[in-house]
Amino acid sequence: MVVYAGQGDARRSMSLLWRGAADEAKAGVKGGLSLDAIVDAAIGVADEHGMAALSMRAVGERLGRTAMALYTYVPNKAELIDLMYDKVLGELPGDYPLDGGWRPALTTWARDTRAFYLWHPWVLQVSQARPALGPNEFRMLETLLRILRETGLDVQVLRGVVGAVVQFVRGSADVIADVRRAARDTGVGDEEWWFARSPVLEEVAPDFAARFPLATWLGGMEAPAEDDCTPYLEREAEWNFTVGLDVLLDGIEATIARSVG
Amino acid sequence: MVVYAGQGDARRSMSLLWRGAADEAKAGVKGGLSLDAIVDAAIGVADEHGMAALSMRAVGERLGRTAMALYTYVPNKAELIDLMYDKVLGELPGDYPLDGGWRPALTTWARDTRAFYLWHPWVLQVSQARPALGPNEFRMLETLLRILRETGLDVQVLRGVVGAVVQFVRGSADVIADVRRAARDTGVGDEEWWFARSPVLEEVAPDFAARFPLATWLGGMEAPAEDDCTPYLEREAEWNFTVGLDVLLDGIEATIARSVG
DNA sequence: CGGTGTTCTTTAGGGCGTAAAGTGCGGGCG
DNA sequence: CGCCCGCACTTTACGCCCTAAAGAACACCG
Repeated sequence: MVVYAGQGDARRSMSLLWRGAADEAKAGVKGGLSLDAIVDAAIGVADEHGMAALSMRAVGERLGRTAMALYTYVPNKAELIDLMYDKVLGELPGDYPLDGGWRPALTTWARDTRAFYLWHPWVLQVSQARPALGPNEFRMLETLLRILRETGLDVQVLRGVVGAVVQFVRGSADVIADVRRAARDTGVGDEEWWFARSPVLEEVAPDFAARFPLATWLGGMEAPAEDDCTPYLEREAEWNFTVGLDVLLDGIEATIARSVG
Repeated sequence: MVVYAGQGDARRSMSLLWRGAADEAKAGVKGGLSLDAIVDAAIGVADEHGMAALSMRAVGERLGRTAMALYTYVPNKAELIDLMYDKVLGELPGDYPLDGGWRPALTTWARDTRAFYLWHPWVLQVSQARPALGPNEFRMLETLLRILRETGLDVQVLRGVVGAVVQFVRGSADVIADVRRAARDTGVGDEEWWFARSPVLEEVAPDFAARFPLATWLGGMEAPAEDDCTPYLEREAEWNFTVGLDVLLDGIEATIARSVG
């Protein structure tokens, strides 16, 4: 489930996104509802039950109204998602100390951002193709650019680096979010799931090890389980994130070195 | 729209995925349909109209049947998607010459894989959390591992590198696929879309350049338009891919150098 | 006090996946 | 040969979804 934004009246969407705190004063006639309340309720639904459970009915119900009641304040569901998206992006930290140079700052930024995505996993399901162009989206970009500017890289190259970093963080979070979603939506844990399939795989593909020797090799050498409370896949993802981030940052350093030398 | 797999009877799913060419001989009583025909039709629908348009009704219609006719061959929609996924993965090349070492091979692999994703963009919408465990999925992994083994990296580190590479390629393709999807589904081209929003943004956020100086700076310095036939965003994405891939590969080289030295 | 505008509900229509029950045919067995 | 079982397929139906359109209830202004 991916949703695009910015279809309706451009002016209407944008003013909803950039509206100051002033506009919300005029409580409606019957008073109960407000745009903020709706967006908050929607965020609550998405946080608790996932994007798939975000329906106009569900949001309305959480506010003691019907689905149609929301349409007075919000043109349609896509627009509501844009508002949720931009509002929740406001939770991201906006400043990172650059005393130690770009590398530690970028590392912290990456960890923070990944943690944020895992806190609101539904954000990963909002399409990036047609960004909502809300204030917090730009704030997030600005924060990252303040760090990456320190690399002194050329603008063209910097654009590529920004893309690579953002993609890496988003992708890393997506893997974990996906696993958790699957576990919740299906009610089947990872280990359970694997233990049900692994024997069947051997049975149905007896020549597996011969056909896929390297995959077998990689699958066999599993990371040692130090901390047994976090599930296996998440530990693995954590490790992949750490290694991948280091590789990426090394790459950036190498790029800087080359552009200078 | 993301779909998980592997819920139903594990044995049934797996045997559908790993079934040899033998099983398909026995044409049914009324004969018309077959599992292969259904999977092909489904792939056709997804290729032509996107994952969102993939409904049991649509697949049935393409075969001149009703939606329910499919349920004789396929347990449910999720399972059908698994079969589509694994079948289409069969189109990926399986061998890359390693004469020049891992780097050129990996570069080609990355480009090929990204091209594949763009050829069947709906593949990007199949959840990775609960892999279908089909043969072609393993074949793809095996191909990548044959290349990356040449780096000589430790298994633990290699796992992280595999993750980073796969994520990067997938993410890069996803950005473009997303843009194209949005353009098709909404019927609004990128430039059209931007030209409708850009003036409104200035109007609704007059202090934009002051609040987000770096974003303004990055947005202003646009890549020179050499080739006018490919749309702007795709050219940009192409550039990001090239730069990002180089950065990533530099990072891998740095990691190798450190692990040796 | 009556009109007017806003909020919210009701109803309805077209989509989805799929459970359950009904139809009609080919092939195996008596 | 004839009957009937089982399979392929269709019909119907249920419960979700988004949202257009129209109706009801209320506050406020003139």
